[in-house]
Amino acid sequence: MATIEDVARAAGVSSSTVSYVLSQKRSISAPTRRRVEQAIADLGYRPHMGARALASRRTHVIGLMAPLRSGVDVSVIMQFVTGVVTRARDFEHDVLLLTQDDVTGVERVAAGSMVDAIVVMDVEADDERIPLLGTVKQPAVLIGLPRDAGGLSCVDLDFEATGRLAARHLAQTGHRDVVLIGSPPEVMARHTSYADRVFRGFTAECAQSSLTGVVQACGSTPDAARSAVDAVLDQAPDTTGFVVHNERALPHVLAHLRERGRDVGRDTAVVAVCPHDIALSQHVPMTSIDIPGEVIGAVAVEMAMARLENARPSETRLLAPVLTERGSSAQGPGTPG
Amino acid sequence: MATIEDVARAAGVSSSTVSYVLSQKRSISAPTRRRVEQAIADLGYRPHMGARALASRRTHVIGLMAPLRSGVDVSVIMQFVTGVVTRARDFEHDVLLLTQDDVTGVERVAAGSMVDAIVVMDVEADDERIPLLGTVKQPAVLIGLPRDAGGLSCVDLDFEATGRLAARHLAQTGHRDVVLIGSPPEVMARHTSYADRVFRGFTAECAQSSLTGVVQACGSTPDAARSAVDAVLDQAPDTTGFVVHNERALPHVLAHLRERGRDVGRDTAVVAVCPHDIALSQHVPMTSIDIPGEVIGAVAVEMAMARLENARPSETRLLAPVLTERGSSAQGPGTPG
DNA sequence: TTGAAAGCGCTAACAC
DNA sequence: GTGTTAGCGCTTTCAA
Repeated sequence: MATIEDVARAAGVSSSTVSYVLSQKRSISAPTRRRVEQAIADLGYRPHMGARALASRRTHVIGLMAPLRSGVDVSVIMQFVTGVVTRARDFEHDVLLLTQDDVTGVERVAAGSMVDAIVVMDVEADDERIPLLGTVKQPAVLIGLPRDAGGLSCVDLDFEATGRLAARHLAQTGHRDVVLIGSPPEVMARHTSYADRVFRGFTAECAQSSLTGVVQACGSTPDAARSAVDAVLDQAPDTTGFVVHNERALPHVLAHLRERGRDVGRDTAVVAVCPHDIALSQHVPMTSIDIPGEVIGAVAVEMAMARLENARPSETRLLAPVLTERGSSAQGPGTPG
Repeated sequence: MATIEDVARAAGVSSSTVSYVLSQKRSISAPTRRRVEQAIADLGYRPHMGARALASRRTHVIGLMAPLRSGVDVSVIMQFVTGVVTRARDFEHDVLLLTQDDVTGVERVAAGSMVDAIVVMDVEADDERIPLLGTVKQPAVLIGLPRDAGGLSCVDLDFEATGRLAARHLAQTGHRDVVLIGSPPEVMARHTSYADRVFRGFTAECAQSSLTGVVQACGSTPDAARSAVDAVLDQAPDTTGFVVHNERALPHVLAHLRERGRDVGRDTAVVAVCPHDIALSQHVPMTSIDIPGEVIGAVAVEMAMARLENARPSETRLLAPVLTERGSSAQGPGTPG
C-alpha cells in the first residue's frame, strides 16, 4: 500500500502538500495539484483511515445502533438503515453497526474513538441509553421521541399527528365507530414511544371528532390478528373504521375481516400506518400513512453531521405524516352514498 | 480521554507494560498487572482504536456487504447480519456495514485499511465482486456459492441438497406430481446462485425418484403468487406436492391454494424453504427446511477469523439442510392412508 | 519482568 | 503557494 510519502515523492512535493490537495484546506497551484493527483492515480493511493483518524480526530464513521431481532418490523428497520447508510456516504462516512442488545457498544465505540457520531434507532419513551449517550463526546441522534431527550437530537415521524390524521380521515369519510389496531401487547407495555404517541393522537382526535374509538393491542401472528379482530367486532360490532399500526399483523387483519364478512373498501375502511411498499403489497392497496424510514434515517445523519460541523445545538425534528388514499378506505355509514 | 501514557504514569510503569497487560503478549508480574488494571479502571481508560490500528495493522472491524434493498427477503438478511455481528463481537470485532450498490465500498474500506476482513452476502453465480475481492489484502468470505470462487472462502446452506431433500420428502410421502415454486423471475434470471442450486437439486431428485416435477418462478406479491399457483394447477392439476422457496410469496401461495379448494396438510403437501420463524408464522405451521441465517453468518465470521489468525487457506463450507415436519405436509395419493 | 524508543501514516501548526 | 516538523496514541522490537 502506497503511503502519503510515496505520493509526495512521486509528485516531487512534500507530504503536507499531498494532504492539503486531499483535504482542500489550503489553495494549491494548478500544476502542483495536477502532479499530485497524477501520482495518486498512478500509485492507487488511498489514505490510511486509522492514521487519518489518529491525526485529525475524525474517523469518518458513524455508529448506528439498530434493533436486529426485536419485534419491530424488519422491513421498517431496513429502510432506516438504508437511509442512514446512503446519506452517510453522501457525507463520506461509513457506518458501523451496533446491535441493541450489545449494551456496552455505545461506550466501546465512543470511548475507543471509532465513530464521529451515533445514531440510535427504536428509542423508547424512557430509554436507558439516553443518559449514557449524554456522557460520550460524540453527538448522538435518536430516531424516536423519548419522554426526555436529555439534550440529544431526535428525529421521527410525528406519530401523534399520525394517529390524529388517521382518525380524522375516518371521521371525514363518515365513520363513527373506529378502532386502532396497534402493536403487540409487549411493545405496548414497553411504552415504545411511537406506539404511545399514535395512541394519544388517535384518542385525542376521536374525542374531538366525537368518534367512538377503541384501541386494541395486536400480536403479529395470524392467530393474534384474528383474536384482535374478533375482540373488536364482538365488543363493538358497529365498528366500520380501522387504523392498523402493525405491519406484520396487517395482512392477517385484512384476511380475517374478509372472513368475518367485511368488504374492505366498501363497508369497512382500513387505514394502515406502515411503509409504502407494505401498503401496496396487500390484496387491496391500502389507504395509508407512510412511515418514511429512508427519509428519517437520512435526516438523522444530516442532523448528526450538522452537529459535527457547526457544533450546533441539538434539536428535535418531527416529520409531518402524509395520508395517501388508496382502495381500502370507504365511505362510512354516517354519510350519504 | 485518558491515554496509555496516563495509565502508565498512574500505575508507575511504562506504556509498553500497559500495552502488554492489555494484549497478554508477554508475562507480567501479578503486582504490576494489578496496579495497571487498577489504573485502567480508575481512569476509565479505553485504547484509541485508530492508534491501535495504525500501530498493529489490525482494526478489529470486519466489513459486511449486505443487500439492503434487493428483492431478497429482509428477514433473512437480518438473520445473516445478526449472526455476523454477534459472532464478530465474540472475536472482539465490530462490523462496518457496506451496501451492495455501493460498488466502490470494498475498494474503499480495504485500501483504507478500515477492516480486517470482509464478509459478502447474497453472492451470485457469477458475481462481479469476486475478482475485486481477490485483489485486496484482507481475507474475504462469501455467503453463497459462486460458480468460481476465485480462491475465496465460501459458506452457505447446501441449497442443492435442500432441493433434493424437499423433493425426496414429497416422494417418500407418496406424492408423484410436484412443483417447485421459486424465486421471482428477475432473481431466477439473474442466476442467483441459491435459486439455481435449489432448482438443480429439485430436478435431479425428481428424475431419480421418478417424480413429475415442474418449476415455476413466482413474484412476491399476492397477485404474482396467485398467477403462479394458477399456472401450475391449470397445467398440472394432479400436482399434490409443493416446494415453496420464496418467503414473501409463501403466505399468498397458501392462501390461494386454499381458495382453489386445496387443503394443505391433507390433500396437498407444502414444504417451505425459509427461516424457522417464517415457517411457524403461517396459518398452518409449515413443514420446512430452515435457512439458518444466523448460523451461516456466524460461520462466515469464524472462517474470516481463522484466515486472519492462521493464514489458513480458503475453504468452502456447505451446511447440510434439515427438514422439520410440521403440519403442512401430508400423505400423497401414491400411498395408502 | 520491565523500559526506552522507533515507528505506524497522517494532519496541522508554524515557518518561509 | 509550499515545506518542515511535531505530534496523534498505540505496538513492538531491542536492550537491560
